[in-house]
Amino acid sequence: MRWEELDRQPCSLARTLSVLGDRWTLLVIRDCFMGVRRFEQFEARLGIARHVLADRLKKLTEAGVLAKVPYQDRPRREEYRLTEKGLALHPALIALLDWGDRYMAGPEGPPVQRRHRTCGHVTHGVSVCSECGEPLDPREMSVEPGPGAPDDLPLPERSGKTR
Amino acid sequence: MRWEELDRQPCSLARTLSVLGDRWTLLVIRDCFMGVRRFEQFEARLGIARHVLADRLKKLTEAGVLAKVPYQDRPRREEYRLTEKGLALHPALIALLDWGDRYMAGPEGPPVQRRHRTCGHVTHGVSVCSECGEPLDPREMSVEPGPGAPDDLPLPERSGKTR
DNA sequence: TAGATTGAGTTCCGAAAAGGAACCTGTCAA
DNA sequence: TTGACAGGTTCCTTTTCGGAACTCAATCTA
Repeated sequence: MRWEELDRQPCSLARTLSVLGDRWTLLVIRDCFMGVRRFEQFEARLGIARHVLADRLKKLTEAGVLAKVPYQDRPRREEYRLTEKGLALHPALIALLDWGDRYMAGPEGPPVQRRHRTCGHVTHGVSVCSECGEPLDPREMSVEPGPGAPDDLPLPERSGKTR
Repeated sequence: MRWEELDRQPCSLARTLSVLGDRWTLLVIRDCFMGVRRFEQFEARLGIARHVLADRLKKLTEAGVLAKVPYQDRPRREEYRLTEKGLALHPALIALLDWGDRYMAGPEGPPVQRRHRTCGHVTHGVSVCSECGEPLDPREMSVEPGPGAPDDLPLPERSGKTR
């Protein structure tokens, strides 16, 4: 499969990765959540090649994740801000971050922590069911065709007992 | 910055992406959660070049996300299974999937849905605070150095008012 | 018992993407 | 009129990917 076909796959993860699934994109979005908005700031913090950065920002803007907002005229300058669609990536970023905190940190612990201002505690995200509020366990979830399923949706047979 | 330096960055997201941050890896893991375990199954479902698949499976195994488990001798054959570290990616997968359901689905809706067997409802994940249980809002979280922070941790200044 | 099959890769080649450095374009300030 | 600043583009080299063919060991199958 070519990478450009990914956004037409009948899978929301594949479609998500057609936007976010490369080396740099999620790091750009991480920096957006940290308040970074300008080309030079992204470049300095990420150490990314300039043309790759320009390409990623363009694609994220086209995808509606970022928006270019002018912050001065003469010369016209624009900065990149998360849209509502971009802000909605927050749970996914937190989940990836929490995984890194748990499994990729050295013995000293994670380099950065997040505090929930609402309750004042250092926090990590817990993924709960939107309906009953219980934490979601992969073994307690089943996958089924949704409203937008094509006729030939390939749901794999499980080989042997479930995981 | 070179890609190989990413796992030494003082950022758990960067370290996570040093393992997961490329075109195919998260799709491989998605299939693992769907019960796929064998080389040929991955190849058939993903349409990935075989040597790229071999490389990704090797790296995921080295990273401790998958484990090679023999399922027969004579001839010896091995399959790939999620370890506990791999299973812990479930919340991140769900969060990315839910984002795709909301923002990348066509007008008919998402192609696949998940049902929470515990409560019987079609569900999506909600990310809540581990301490107070309230849903996490990016505006209510602040970032600060953690126990493993280096001395020169680059937390950006916010330019202008906070988002 | 020769030949096909299966599962899990490896090799090779041309195309696409990334890394790195230099260059370009308005505008203003010295 | 020279320099700085912000935000890119261009060019060239190195890596990685996509696709097809090949390998290899251990069975089935005729």
